[in-house]
This record gives sequence, C-alpha cells and structure tokens, in this order.
Amino acid sequence: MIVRFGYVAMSVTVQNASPSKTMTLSSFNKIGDREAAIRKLERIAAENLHNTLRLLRHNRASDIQVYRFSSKLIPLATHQDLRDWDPFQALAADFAEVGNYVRANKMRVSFHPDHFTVLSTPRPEVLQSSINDLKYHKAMLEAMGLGAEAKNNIHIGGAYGDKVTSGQRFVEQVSALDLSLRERLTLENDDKTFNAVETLEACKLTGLPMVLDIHHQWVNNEGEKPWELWPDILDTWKGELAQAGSSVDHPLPPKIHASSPKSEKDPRGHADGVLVEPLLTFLRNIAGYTDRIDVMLEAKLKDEALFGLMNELRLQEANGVKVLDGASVEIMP
DNA sequence: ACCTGTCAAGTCTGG
DNA sequence: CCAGACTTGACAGGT
Repeated sequence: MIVRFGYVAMSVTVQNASPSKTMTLSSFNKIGDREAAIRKLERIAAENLHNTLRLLRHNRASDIQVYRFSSKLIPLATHQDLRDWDPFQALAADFAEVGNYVRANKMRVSFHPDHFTVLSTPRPEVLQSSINDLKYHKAMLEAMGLGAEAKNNIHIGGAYGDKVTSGQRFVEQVSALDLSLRERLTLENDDKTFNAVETLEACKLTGLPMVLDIHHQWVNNEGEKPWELWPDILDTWKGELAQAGSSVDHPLPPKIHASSPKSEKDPRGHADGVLVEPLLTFLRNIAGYTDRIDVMLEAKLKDEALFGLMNELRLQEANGVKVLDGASVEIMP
C-alpha cells in the first residue's frame, strides 16, 4: 500500500508565506472609499494566492503531493456586506496559476470549509449561508480549473438535542444540493458529535466519500477499532460522487486525517507532531484492503510534523515500511 | 519588537 | 435567555 502524506494550509519552514492574510470588517469600513477598500481586499487575496503558489513549490521540492488550501484565501468573501462584490474577475490569473501548478504536478488538493458550514441545521438562513460557503469554495476550485476530484471536506454539524433527526436532516439537505456542489463534498467524522459509525451511515445514504479522522475516532467512538470500519469506508470511495472528475488521478485514493492528542488533559487538541505508532498500526491493519491512501496530517507544526513523521518512518524500514521519497512510504501488508 | 484583546459566520453548555 | 467556550491565525492598537 502506497501512502502519501500532506499537511494543512501553512508551512512553518517557509517564512512569511501566509495564505490566510485578512482584513477585519471594521478596518474595511474605516476606509472611506469603498472601491479602494475592495481593491485592498483583492490585493490581500492576490498575496494569499501568491503565497499558496510558493507553498506548492515548497511542497514539490519536498515531494509533498497532498495539500489542503486555506479557506481564507479571499478575505470577507462570503460576508453579507460584500454580496455585490465578485472578486473572481480580478483574481482570475492568480487562481489559474495556482491551478495550473497543481495539475502540472499531479497534486491532490482540497478545502475544509470551517464550522460555519452546517448542513444539519434546522435554520433556513444558516442552511443558506452554508450553501453560499460551499459555492464560494467551489468557485475557487473552478477558478483554478480543477475538476471535482478536488473536494471540499465538511462535518455533519450540530445535533440540536436529537442526533437521529439531525442526521436525517443532513442527508435530506445534502441530497437537495446541486450535483456541482455535492460531487465536491467529502464527509468527516467529528470529535464530539457525529462519530465515525454515524458519519459512515450518512455517507452511505448520501453517496459522499468518507474521510476518516483517526484522532477524532479515538476520542469519539462506539467501542469499535477504526480499521473495523475500513471495508465500508473504502466502499464510499468507489461511488460516483467520489470519483466525479477524477481524470487526473483515477481512481481517487481514499483519504484519512491523522493527528495526535495534545495532552492527557486536552486529548482532543492537536499536538505539535504526529505519533508514528498509532498511525502505523492503523495503516498496517488496512494495508490488505487498499493499494493507495492519502493521509492529511493535522499537526501544530504543519509541514515540520510531516518531516518529523517521515524520519520516524525511516526508522521502521526493517519492519515492513519502505520510504519511497520525502513524503510517501509503502506499507507491506 | 512585542503584547493583548478582537475577529463575520454556529452550536453547546452552564449559569 | 445570555455570556462564554470552542479553536486559531492574524489583525489592530497599544506600549
């Protein structure tokens, strides 16, 4: 089984390369000339895209093919006060440059719209802003020229005191989405509310591929071992929605998230690095089912955590681990 | 250069 | 019913 590792949004080794620079609403409003304020937003967005490209070049130099973009590439993009603003015209070339680089280097990229995207919500206005947020993420991927193999990963959302009903509402509200939004979704188990078993069920009902977060599963489970769910999780990656647009990398490998508990006191928090042993145990247990998997590392030290994990994996070369390059390994079943 | 409070958005908990 | 926590990088305003 070939395992590729990636990291999220920002690098701790490339300096001054934030892809998430922003502007607060109050400073936007303090600029008297609205046109000038909007041009400033667009300049910040262009800078974020430029830094994203720098990170992608760093990734290529480090053999890293899996990366999650910052959702904050365009400041205030979905804010109500800026409904009349279409930033994509001004940023077309910047987005295209990022997308061209991704395609030229066969990278697997994604977004993770944050916790304001809640498709289980009973409130129509929250549903609408969630859909708007998904449209914004889709628009960015389209501006990059990337097909539906580039996904937006989300959680189910809140339980509102009745998890069963909320789960059903999630399934209904996802099913009612335009295909162009739905085919770009993946669904991840969370660490408090919808556990891996429940998320898998929602994936079966919606056709969405499941991103298993093995840290969330560790702190929120029904007593199952994570690899016991793997055959069913793998099936969610064989559906039409999972494979939509996957012309670049066909079939699209399944993806998981890995991180380690920050401390005993804060087991849900993310540690600086990623412990090799629990991850390796999981990977060995699924190696017989899957020939490729991508692992998104969610660690405080970002790419540094990836390099640290690769060092640990190099020490396991006598134990059925073969390091292939700077960011991928082969695990013998 | 460095520190502290704040930030657009949602949900849950505790008072 | 409302304030604060959650979580987190970066801004904004201060020293």
